[in-house]
Parts: sequence; structure tokens; C-alpha cells
Amino acid sequence: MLEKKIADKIHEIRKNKGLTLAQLGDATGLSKGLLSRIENNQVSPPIATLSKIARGLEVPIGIFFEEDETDREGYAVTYKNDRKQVIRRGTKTGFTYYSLTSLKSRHFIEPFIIRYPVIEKEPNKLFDHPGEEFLLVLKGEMDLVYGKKKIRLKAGDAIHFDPSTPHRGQNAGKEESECLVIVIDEDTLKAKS
Amino acid sequence: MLEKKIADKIHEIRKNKGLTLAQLGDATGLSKGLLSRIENNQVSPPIATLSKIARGLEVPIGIFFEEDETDREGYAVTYKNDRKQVIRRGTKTGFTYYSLTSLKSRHFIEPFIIRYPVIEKEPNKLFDHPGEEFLLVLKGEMDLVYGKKKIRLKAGDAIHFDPSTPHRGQNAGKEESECLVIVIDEDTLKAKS
DNA sequence: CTAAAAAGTTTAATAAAAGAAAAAATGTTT
DNA sequence: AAACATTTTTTCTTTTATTAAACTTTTTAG
Repeated sequence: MLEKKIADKIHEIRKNKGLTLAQLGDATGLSKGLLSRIENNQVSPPIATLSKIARGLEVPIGIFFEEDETDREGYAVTYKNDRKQVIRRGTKTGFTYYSLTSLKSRHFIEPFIIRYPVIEKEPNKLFDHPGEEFLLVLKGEMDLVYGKKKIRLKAGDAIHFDPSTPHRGQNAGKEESECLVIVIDEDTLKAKS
Repeated sequence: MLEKKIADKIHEIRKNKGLTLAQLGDATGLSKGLLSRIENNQVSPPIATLSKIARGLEVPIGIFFEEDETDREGYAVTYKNDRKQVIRRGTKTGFTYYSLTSLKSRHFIEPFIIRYPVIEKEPNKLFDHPGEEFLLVLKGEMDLVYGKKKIRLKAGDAIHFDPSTPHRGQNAGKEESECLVIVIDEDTLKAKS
């Protein structure tokens, strides 16, 4: 039941922040009695009221509507200096891959570091593949060519995208750029089931 | 204003689906008069009512609270300075999460930046969950407590592991440490098939 | 262990939203 | 442009949320 969860989330966040009903009442302009009944799921507050509560708790209101997060060796460390360079099929475009995992058992996350050298002329090849991809820029500046768009990303920026659209990463600065890439392969997903 | 947006979204989605107020009324069990006033922002409906509308429109209720609709494009950029802090339920352990995605459609990769403050005494809580996890240290030094082991990791080091073993990340130095974490949730995987 | 204080819950009165149906507006056909 | 049909808005009554204050439970202090 949706509102049950909301009630619990409000209660939990309030408690985590060490607030009393009276304090939250002050912060929101709502009576503590009402807050009590909301937390106990006795009333279904209007959006306006929930919005006040979110502001009072200093959380985005969307939190209340997010789906729940579930809650031998089993691991593989890759130390910075032990990164293993990988040759991936069909990547003759100058950049370098380093795998960040050595897990042999079936897994979904495929983590890489990619280094893009400075380029003179823009390549034209684009790649597409089913699955899901995530990229975090670690160093320098780069462009993600994505379909007809070109998205400029700097160190610390991230992008999460559907790789079935033709795309390509490339350096966009005067120094080498580096990024972390996570790929999930559709086939691996299917093999799971 | 929040509710204004919600009203507009309901109207837009309903129109997009080619539904009349009466049809949506049938689908939701609400009167068309009420729906009219909700769309015209004359009332602030309780969550229960909004929930019914979401079901009637066959959309996740969270849609009404999303900031923007980046999803249509197939990608979601998170610029370094726009990282959104996330409150994950049950994390009272001091560290801070930032989500690196705003994709709303079903996805597998859940990317976070986690900041670990310097600690005095070691916490004792461990977390375990089904799925798969990957971690890359971006700054500082940290320990991954994994079952009975403690794995020391420095900037640039990575670990790929099975999160069903109880585990915890924690700072292991004199300055704040930071890491990228990728989680894949088992439930999401199952939902796929 | 008891008293006082703080936190939380319930009660009774008021304000606001929901349902049903009438009125207005919009669109279509002739 | 009139008449009809459909969609939307408004009206009136009923139901529900909200406040303020009384009440109960839990925590703190002596």
C-alpha cells in the first residue's frame, strides 16, 4: 500500500534527523497532531501537505514515491597499478581500455577505464549495442557523440544512457582524458533467466 | 509551484492518451467533476486520490514528482555540480550518497558517489543485499569490510564483489574519501525476465 | 521508584476535498 | 447559424483532512 510506505518514510526520516513532531510542526507549519496521524497512516494528506513535510525534512518530495530498495571470496580487487589492458574487438580507434574486474563467475557489471588520446580530426565511426551503459569522466574533457547530439562532459560529470543509439566517446581537450565506463550486456541479462 | 505542475501533467497525460474526464473517472473511480478541479488546480488531492489517478493513467505515481523528463532522449547527464544527494532508507552511518543517474525508465545500473567522512571509532553495522556491486575509489583511502576480511583500497583501486556477503565501506585515512559505486539490484534483474 | 518534562496520540470544532447532478462551454452536423 | 451531442466546469451536499487543546505514553531527573 502506497501511503503506508509514505507514512513510514516520513517517520523514519524524521527520526533519522532527530526531530520531534513539534519541531517538524514548526518547520512545516503543520500541527503535531496532524503529523502524528499522517505518520500513523490515519489520513491521506493532500499533495500540498506532503510538499510542506518534504520541505520541512529537507528532502525532495520524490523520495516518498520511490520504489523500495531491497534490501569463498566473492570479490575481485583491481589495484590501480595492476589494471590490465584489454583489447576489445573492433576498437581500432586509438583509445585504450583497462578492465577493472577479474571475476570469472557470471556477472553483469563490466567495468572499464578508457583513455582517450588528444585527437586531430574527428573519427566517424559510431557503435551501438543492446544493454545499458554508464560513464563517469575521471580526467580531462570529452564529448559523447550520441545519435545526432554531442554532449560535452568534464571531470566529475556522468552520463547514463541507452547504448542502442549509435554513440562514441572522444577527447575534447588538449590533454588525455580518462573515464570510467560500466556496460551491461543485454545477452548476459538474458542468459540469467 | 509543485501542484500546478502535477495538475498540468495529469492533464497532459490524459490528453495524450485520448481520455475524457468521464473515462478517467471510470478508470479511477473518481468523479469527473473532481478530476476537472484537480486538473485546474482548484484542489490539492490527497495522495490516495493521486495514486488512483496514476493507476487510471497507467503511469507510475513518481512521474508527477519528477523534475524533468530527460528520459525521452535515452540518456541522463549528471553534471558534477548537479549531483543530487540521496537519502537511502536505513543509512544512518554518516556517509553521503549522490546519485549519478536520473533515468526513470527501468534500468539496471545504479550509480552513486559515496563520501565517507573520517571516522573515530569503527561502526559495526554491515549490509548485505542480493545483486552485484562494483566500487572504484576516487579520492582518499578506504576499507571495504567484507565478511570477515578488511580490504584496503586507495584512489584508483577498484573492487567488484557479490554484495550478498555482509559488507561496509568506511574511511581509512585522515581525509574524506570518495568512491564511485555501481549497484545492480537482483530484483530489477528478475523483473526483466 | 516517583515526579516532572517531553513526546506522541486522540478529541471536538473548522476548513477543505469528494460525489452527484445541473449548467456552461465546445465541437459537429446539417 | 441552429440543433444536437460531447466534454468540461460549477453548484450543492457529504465526507474527510486539519487545527488547537486535552489526554496518554514515554523519557528524564532526583
